[in-house]
Amino acid sequence: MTTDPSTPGVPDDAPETDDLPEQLRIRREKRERLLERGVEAYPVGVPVTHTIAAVREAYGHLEAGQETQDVVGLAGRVVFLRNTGKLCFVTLQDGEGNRLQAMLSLAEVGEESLADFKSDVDLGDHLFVHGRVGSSRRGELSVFAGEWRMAAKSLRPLPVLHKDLSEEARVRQRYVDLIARPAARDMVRVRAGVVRSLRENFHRRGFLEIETPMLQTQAGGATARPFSTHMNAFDIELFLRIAPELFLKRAVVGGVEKVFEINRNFRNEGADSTHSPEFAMLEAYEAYGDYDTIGALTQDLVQTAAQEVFGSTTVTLHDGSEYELGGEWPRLRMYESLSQSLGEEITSDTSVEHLEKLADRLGIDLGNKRFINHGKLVEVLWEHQVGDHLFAPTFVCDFPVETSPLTRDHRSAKGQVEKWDLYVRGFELGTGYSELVDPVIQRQRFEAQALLAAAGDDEAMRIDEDFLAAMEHAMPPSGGMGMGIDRLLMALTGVGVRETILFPLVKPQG
RNA sequence: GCGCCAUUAGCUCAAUUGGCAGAGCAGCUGACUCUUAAUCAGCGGGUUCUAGGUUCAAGUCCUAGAUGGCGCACCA
Repeated sequence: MTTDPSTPGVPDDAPETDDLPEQLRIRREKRERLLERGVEAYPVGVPVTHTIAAVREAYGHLEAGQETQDVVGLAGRVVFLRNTGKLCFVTLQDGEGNRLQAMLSLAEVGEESLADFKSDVDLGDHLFVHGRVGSSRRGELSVFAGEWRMAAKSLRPLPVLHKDLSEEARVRQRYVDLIARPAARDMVRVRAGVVRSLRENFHRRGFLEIETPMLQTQAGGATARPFSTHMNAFDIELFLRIAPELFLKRAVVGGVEKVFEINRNFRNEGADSTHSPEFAMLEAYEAYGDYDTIGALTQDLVQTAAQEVFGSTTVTLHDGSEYELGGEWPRLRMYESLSQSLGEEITSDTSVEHLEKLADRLGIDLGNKRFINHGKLVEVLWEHQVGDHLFAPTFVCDFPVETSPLTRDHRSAKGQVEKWDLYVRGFELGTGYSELVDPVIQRQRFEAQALLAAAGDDEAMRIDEDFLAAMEHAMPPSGGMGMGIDRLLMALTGVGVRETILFPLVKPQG
């Protein structure tokens, strides 16, 4: 991209078209020509009788050279154009990528209309054709057009359709990417299918979908830096939410006992191939469940989505490899697997000093990790020793208490909490808890976080009095889970996060 | 945030040691009634990301910046 993407090479106030790149100027002139002939470049509508897909479905069986007397009107975007003297071929494409050829012969459309077609129709235009359905001598299903009309004139050239757009162009001009690249079109539909599958699965299970605040006076429910903004009417600072958790729990307290939300979270942190500053998140809470029931639910959500969208729990990734999502996903206990890999017993009593020594021996750089404590050290060691090598879907269970302020203490393991992280293809896809519902312990956890915050940890949680008040009205024992929608798409398809998000945030140019 | 690499026509990309900035597709003109990445003949199209600098001469070398990709760090 060498030019302004909003209007490449075109100053907004350009009064003349003389300075435009040649191809833009010529298309504007073609539009003018249409108007001068009294033809609309952007008519209010065209008399479509069939979709491209419907014609393909109904007439796909025609043999080469076979013609019918069935007349159709259809429209699509021009993706191929072959003007051969007195017989012109044009291929139209619909939004799903279905294509159909139209043939315009001198004999059927007449000399003037054919000449206009050749001079005024470009690749990228939306075109309407009306005529009989048949198959060309070469066996290509076609509309033998008696009439054509401009449906919408494109003022910019289409990119080369035989080569993929550069990664940057794909993201900055997704609308072009969608026209040009089948995988881009597929992703939109796969994502819609996955989200629909998740919702329907929840609905079948009697969960209610609710929407909780995006603008919050205090961003809680996760450890992350929030975006902040200002509300003029109250003259207060507000934060974009980093998680819906604390509001969903308020809903459970109030009796919305099986509840979920699929919505956006915002985190003011780095952006890379697995992180986007705004990302779609699923969270669900189930009263009288725990981290085991919610884990089983999560496994079913993912497997059912794969089954419903791809017809199998064995998914084919972007690079052509296959990934197995079926079966029971193994559970790996964090302290156990870490101990096993280190060849020595690590427990919640293992000292910070000893853990630091182990990290040092393994060559792990702790220099940039601030506010280090037992829990963070165990997690860092575990990721290095175990997590980085996980590939098959795995529930990693029973985390240190320090790093999980909203999770209840383990029913049997001291110093641990009932939490799992779901690892798929080596990245964290989701997390689940037996929720902490004891308001007194919850207050203590917040106070510990507040100490970290006071020490300068800007990701630490703050004490949320309104949330605590809600918890003091008693929340039933519950299981809860969260899963990144974008990451679920990554897991199912193998593409990067920017490809799963239709319009990801991109830095402005210049 | 740090490091490495990239940025050239509408799109995708070349350009040797610092020596006239090119190709394919797209576009324009013409030919062609069965093409399908049509073919044939001819012709246009450039702020080589930006701003400085070195040099007789810079797409190429130097400095700074912008955007992108990858790796590391942080994070989900």
